[in-house]
Amino acid sequence: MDSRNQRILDCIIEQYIDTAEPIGSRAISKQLDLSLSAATIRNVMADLTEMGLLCQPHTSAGRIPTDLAYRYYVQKTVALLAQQPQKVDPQEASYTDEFARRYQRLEDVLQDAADELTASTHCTGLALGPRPSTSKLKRVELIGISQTQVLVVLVTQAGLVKNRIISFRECPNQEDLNKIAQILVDHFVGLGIGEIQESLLETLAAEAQELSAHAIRIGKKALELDATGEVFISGSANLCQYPEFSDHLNLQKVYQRIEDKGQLYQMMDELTQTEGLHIQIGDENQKFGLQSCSVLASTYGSHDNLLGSIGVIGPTRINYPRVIQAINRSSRKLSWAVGHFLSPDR
Amino acid sequence: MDSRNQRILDCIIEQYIDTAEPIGSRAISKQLDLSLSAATIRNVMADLTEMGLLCQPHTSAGRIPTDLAYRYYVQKTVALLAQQPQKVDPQEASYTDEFARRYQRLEDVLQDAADELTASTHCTGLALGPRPSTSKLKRVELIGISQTQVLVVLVTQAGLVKNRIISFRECPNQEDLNKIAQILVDHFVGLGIGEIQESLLETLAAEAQELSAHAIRIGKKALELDATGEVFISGSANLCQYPEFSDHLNLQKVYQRIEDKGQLYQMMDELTQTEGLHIQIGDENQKFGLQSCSVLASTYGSHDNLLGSIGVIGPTRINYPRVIQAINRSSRKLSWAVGHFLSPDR
DNA sequence: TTTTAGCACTCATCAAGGAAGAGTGCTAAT
DNA sequence: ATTAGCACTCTTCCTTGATGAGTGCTAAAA
Repeated sequence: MDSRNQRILDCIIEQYIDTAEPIGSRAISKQLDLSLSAATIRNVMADLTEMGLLCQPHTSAGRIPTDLAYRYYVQKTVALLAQQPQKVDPQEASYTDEFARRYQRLEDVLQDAADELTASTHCTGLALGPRPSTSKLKRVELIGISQTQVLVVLVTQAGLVKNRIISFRECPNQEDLNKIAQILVDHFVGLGIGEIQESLLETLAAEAQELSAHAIRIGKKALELDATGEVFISGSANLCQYPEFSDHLNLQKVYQRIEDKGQLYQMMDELTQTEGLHIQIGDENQKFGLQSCSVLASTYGSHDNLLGSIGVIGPTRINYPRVIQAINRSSRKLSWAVGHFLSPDR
Repeated sequence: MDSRNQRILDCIIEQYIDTAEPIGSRAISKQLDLSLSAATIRNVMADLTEMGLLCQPHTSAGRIPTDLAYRYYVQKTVALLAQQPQKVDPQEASYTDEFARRYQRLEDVLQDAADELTASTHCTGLALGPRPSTSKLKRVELIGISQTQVLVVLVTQAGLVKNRIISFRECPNQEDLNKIAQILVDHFVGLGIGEIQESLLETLAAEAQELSAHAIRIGKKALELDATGEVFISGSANLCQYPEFSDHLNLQKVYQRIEDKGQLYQMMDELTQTEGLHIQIGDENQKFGLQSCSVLASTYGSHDNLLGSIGVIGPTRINYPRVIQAINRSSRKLSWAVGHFLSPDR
């Protein structure tokens, strides 16, 4: 595909992203400063259609981009942005102040990240809490709160605090609980909770002779984790305004998917197995029932410790350049936050 | 208004709740076994319209109920249900089993309550966590997690666990933290956290001479609470399917309101200041931007300790009898749960 | 006095038709 | 390779007229 065709395709895509209306050859001919007649554009469009990059809602309508075209466009956009000198975020210097002023809890930071994504993309912003399985343990507390219940408080190095109540027929006294907690911390601090679980039983059994089998069971139960972490959503109401969701059944389907936090977490988790930006367009989301959407997601955390992910859900004609930049910016900021602000001992 | 008019009005309301279409005089005449002609019905309808109970979308359409009519209908329904012998929920005996099997945390119970409301009403179900201000303190733990940060864990008698990280320029050692926590528990256990805050400073200052002013500040900060509690939502996607929300701007507005958890909490909180069922219809929700909706809400908890609330949001032509019963059922179940299952020491 | 039948009237809905306009594909000329 | 021209296709919009649901009013019946 030569560069002229590319320019025409780009123009159609960008126009369509803007207007959501099929684009005709005359409009392109005028818009583009290639001084080509509409007829020539038509020939090119026919070629692009044959290549599966454009399609027509009906015979005498203009063209609209296919998922494939968006895929091409995204590739191009990403390449372009990578080339650009990565200008350091000028606000970065003020991060410390901002965070100190506004945030105490990781949860707030995440909700705010989602809100920021929403504000700058007019779509639905997502921010996922750290993956439970790879979160690194920092602190364990076991607190007996009744005859049969123990409150488990786990603090991870990213600053996430998880608590859960576990029940037993009979639970040890506080002293023993403290002992168990201490052993857990001594052995496992700094390790991923997923790893811990694998080797937990042996370690405990081998090294903690002083404890009863009962206590070991408690320790094991304390480190069981929810399969999914938390999901923070923002701006789901924005989806209503897009004409592609004017079909109510379609809209309802999308909302059903967004509402199921577990599924949403799983989707984002699968999407962001490796560092950096990941984009799924239209039909590529079939598995998650979001065929009419595009999902853009990226990770946050340091290179060797990918904590969680953030993302944006919108129509397939989402403004990719803008969203990609917004996500990258948020990802950097979040990574900074968990690296500097919320780190164990700053 | 005589009983014949009432029967006709009821019929129109129920029909309209079912179909969402304006109801004509002929339809009523057929439906109702009063063997009245359509003309008579028309006269009655004209009266009801004059009374502000019915209105017409346009001159030659059937009638639809006004908010006022729903208000009348709700009053009647509530009275009727109150008369009925309150049959004890036959499932109540199996609550213990169910809860033991499925729930550990109050959060799960609440989410499930919201889900149940959604399932039985096809609307949007809400369940609010206990009001922070009236939640009764059961346990306080202060855990130093870095040079400058203290993790506060509050356990309330309803089984809710709250944690927050607070920062200081310099924080005391763990021993002192334990001491502070102990003092807090000794003085305030069983009291509402709202009350505590009022008398906190004096009590601490007066009784805890041994502690430094710094420690007192920590104690005070530890018991600061978020203004709003948690909100659990279920089935918001259901709203898409109602023809009254086919206007996208309207739908978007509703979703915006539902998305703002803080505002939602405040609304429900205001609505459920007293025990029992509260219903707001249409325009009565203007303050919260939900003019096109009805909100039904009830409290849970015991008579002298109203913990939180649950509710349902739907269109004004929501199926009131069904929803009222569902809410009452869920309210009883939740109250049972926080009373029996999650109580301090069962 | 209440109820009903009858009738004129209003208005939404639907189908059919026609004009306008946007856009295409093809062909022949440049 | 590009372009102008032209026929053709569809959608969109407007009009028209028919249909039908529903009303309000009036006068007669109960």
